[in-house]
Amino acid sequence: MRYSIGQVAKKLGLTTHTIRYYDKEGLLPFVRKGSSGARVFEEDDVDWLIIVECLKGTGMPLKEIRTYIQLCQQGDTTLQKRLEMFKKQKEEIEKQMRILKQYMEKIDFKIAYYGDAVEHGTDDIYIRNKWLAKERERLFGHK
Amino acid sequence: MRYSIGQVAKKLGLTTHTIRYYDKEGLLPFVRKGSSGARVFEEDDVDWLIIVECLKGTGMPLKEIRTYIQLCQQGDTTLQKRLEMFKKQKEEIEKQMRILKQYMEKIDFKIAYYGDAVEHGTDDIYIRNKWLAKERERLFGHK
DNA sequence: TATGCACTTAGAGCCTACTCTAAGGTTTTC
DNA sequence: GAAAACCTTAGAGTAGGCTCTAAGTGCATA
Repeated sequence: MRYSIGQVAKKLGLTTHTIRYYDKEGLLPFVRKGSSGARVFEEDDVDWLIIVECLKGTGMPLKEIRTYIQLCQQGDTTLQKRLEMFKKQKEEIEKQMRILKQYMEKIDFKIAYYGDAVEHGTDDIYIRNKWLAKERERLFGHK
Repeated sequence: MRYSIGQVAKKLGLTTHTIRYYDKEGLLPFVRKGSSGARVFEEDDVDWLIIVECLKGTGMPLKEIRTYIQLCQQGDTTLQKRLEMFKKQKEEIEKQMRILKQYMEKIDFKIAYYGDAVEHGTDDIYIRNKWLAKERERLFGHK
């Protein structure tokens, strides 16, 4: 199956502008062009774009993604490096998950706080002190 | 306990430039200034900056964070709105966690793939086909 | 008293990642 | 054959979030 840039854009939720921008930045060196000059995406190219999205979505800058492609193009001697790169990225995701969990705790606390405040129609000093005490408990252990 | 901008920056892993930038953008309207004009951060102000980091870190633009501050300054009538805002942000975090998990699956797959390739010293067409079959299995169910 | 460090402001500059425009080519459909 | 719906390029513009510089103030220690 082959796709035009517009079809790929729709499939992945990107704009054609963005995909061309990626190409210009050297992120799509495998994509061939048809007789009229239009890009022709093979299944493999779409898979590759999905990996690009995955790396980008976990915080890797486009420059570094390009470095990975260059490793791919250098053949089997860079296999180990590529493996290391993905292992590093896995750690990156784990770190992000840990951070998100910490943020979630804070947000949950705020939700509980505002839930109480809404119920009382105010978050004046008495309500605030009550919740400050709860936060101290949470941070320093119970009692 | 009171802190200077430099102490807060160190404590939160930001630069003084960034903190002043946040102030300029209206994100720190509570921070007072001492007789010499230097910002004086109370414990509360530090807590507030931590919430700013939390909202920013879960994808809220600085502009929207400022909107939240403005709600805070408008008093008890905006409590419900503030509660909604945090609930929305909780959903945002949940969404991000789901996306991260999906990315993790892809990365794990790549790690397994490159592990195999490194072991064989190559990722030629035979190795690739073997892994393509595994991916099909993974995507479309077993067998 | 002078050296050094932390603070101040205003404002310019920078980086990433788009995002869009202009001007034009090709393909398909009526 | 002409209009619609694609595609192309080069290059300018934008948004968000810093990041840094210049020029200066104030406090503290040798």
